[in-house]
Amino acid sequence: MDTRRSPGEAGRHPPFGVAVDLVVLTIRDGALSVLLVRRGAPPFQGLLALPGGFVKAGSDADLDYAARRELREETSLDLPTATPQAGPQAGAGAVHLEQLRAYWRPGRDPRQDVATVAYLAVAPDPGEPAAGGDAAAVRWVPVDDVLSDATTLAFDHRQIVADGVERARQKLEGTALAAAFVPPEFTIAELRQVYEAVWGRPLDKRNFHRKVTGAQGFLVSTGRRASRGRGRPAELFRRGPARTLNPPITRPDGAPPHHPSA
Amino acid sequence: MDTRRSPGEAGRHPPFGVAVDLVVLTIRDGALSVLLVRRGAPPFQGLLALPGGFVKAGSDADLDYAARRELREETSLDLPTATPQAGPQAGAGAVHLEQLRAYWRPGRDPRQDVATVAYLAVAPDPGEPAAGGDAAAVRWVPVDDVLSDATTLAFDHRQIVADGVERARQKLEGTALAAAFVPPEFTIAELRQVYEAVWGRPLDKRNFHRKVTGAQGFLVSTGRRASRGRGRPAELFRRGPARTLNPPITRPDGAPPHHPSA
DNA sequence: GAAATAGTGTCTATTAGACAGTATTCT
DNA sequence: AGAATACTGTCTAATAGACACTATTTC
Repeated sequence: MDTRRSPGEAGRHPPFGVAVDLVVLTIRDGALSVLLVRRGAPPFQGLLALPGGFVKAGSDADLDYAARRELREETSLDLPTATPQAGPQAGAGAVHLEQLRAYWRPGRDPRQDVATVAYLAVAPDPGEPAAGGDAAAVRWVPVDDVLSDATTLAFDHRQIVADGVERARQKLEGTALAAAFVPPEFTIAELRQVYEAVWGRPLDKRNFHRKVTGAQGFLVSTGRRASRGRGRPAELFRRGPARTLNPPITRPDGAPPHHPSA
Repeated sequence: MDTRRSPGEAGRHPPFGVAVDLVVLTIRDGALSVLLVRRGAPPFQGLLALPGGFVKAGSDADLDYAARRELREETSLDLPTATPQAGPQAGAGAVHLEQLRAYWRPGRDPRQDVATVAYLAVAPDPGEPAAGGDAAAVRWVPVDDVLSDATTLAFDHRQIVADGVERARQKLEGTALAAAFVPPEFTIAELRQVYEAVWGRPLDKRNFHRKVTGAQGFLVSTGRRASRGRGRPAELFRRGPARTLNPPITRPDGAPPHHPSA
């Protein structure tokens, strides 16, 4: 993992703390939203921040493990997680979790230098999240409120959210990530609402239907139908084995409709 | 950057070392190659490894800065670096540098836990690299030799190389990354050789020409022509302002031709 | 029957891939 | 002239986007 090579160089380096921070995304009331926690201690006490915590060298098996642990401890989303390394069929209904990137800048914390490894998590709308272990108050906030500066976050967490949202937007095109936003069984309309919420623009129902059913291995029919609401019941699908979409679901070009910040 | 929130939690965490490792790619003799250094000290003494070193909390401005510093110190590629955040015109001839991801696993190093942040760098073929500061021996190795286990690397560096190559392969499609492999002025044939080397398969000259010249802002004609070799001199281009390719240069599907490991 | 939602079909302009010919330079 | 490389053009099958209709359920 490291590359020290000068004999005298080893062992004497300024210590860092290594943390993981989670950008947990879901769709609530049609809006792409991120899970935030209220900080109970300095620095940035009282501000909203991403859930996360320090990597435990003694007990964490790797960074992915630490992220999964924090996800479990700070949120109630301890569903089986499907990492990109997991098997092709493991994704149905599981929380998607993948590393975003690392962040560090000196002097961030007066007591210690802390490098943070950010993770992107995607989960179906869980209703109201029950506040877990040391998370005093967790809440879902629409990402537009965060990115438009209507909500102030601690540290560089606004940038991290922006990076996570951008990653999600890109991966909707070429991967089956959208299936992580919906329950194990879902309709094509629900899947389309995911794309519309994440991309921030409406999609044509008919072309969308053609594309997602045409993408090899993306959807698997259950034969059953959804019995909710009025209108003709929609067919229920499960996520298929494909991790990449071929052909991809292309994003319409042009800027998304601008939301005026309140 | 971090997210500690329990009052008693701050300040008492097992120390980490934070390193940056570089996956420096270029094309030599038509083969996508990675820059490696021979380790002069344990662990893995004598093995090949990625260039890199520890982040210096006192002097490095951020992780990108640390990566740039290591690139300068351990290789002779201290050209002006163009990070993804740099201006649209800054890319011509500069070394491309972007973060790949972070790696950590406990017990990697007997003396200290070290988290590594890997970077992908792309540069034009520099001829023979002059060994810089503390790098005893640097050499270019075809990535096929690394990925096929013909060459053994220290730590998890083989996996990091694999991740870096995969990133490069993907970014050739939708971004102007290919221009970072060639000198500031280049011909379309040279650019095509980049795509062929990275993707490991031949491309049709005519369709390639149509695509790259059709991608808005990718290439800017210099009006001049290359006077090298025989045959009709090719037009010289510079890199244009576009960072993303629209439409993208799509990669032909199907597996690349398999190189039998020697 | 009316309303609401699901699902299928068609038309057309564009594009991607396969392929052949012309142009310009050096020897 | 011949070889080598650069460049331009054509044909066709597949695709994407725009758009309209039929099907099935609830009220």
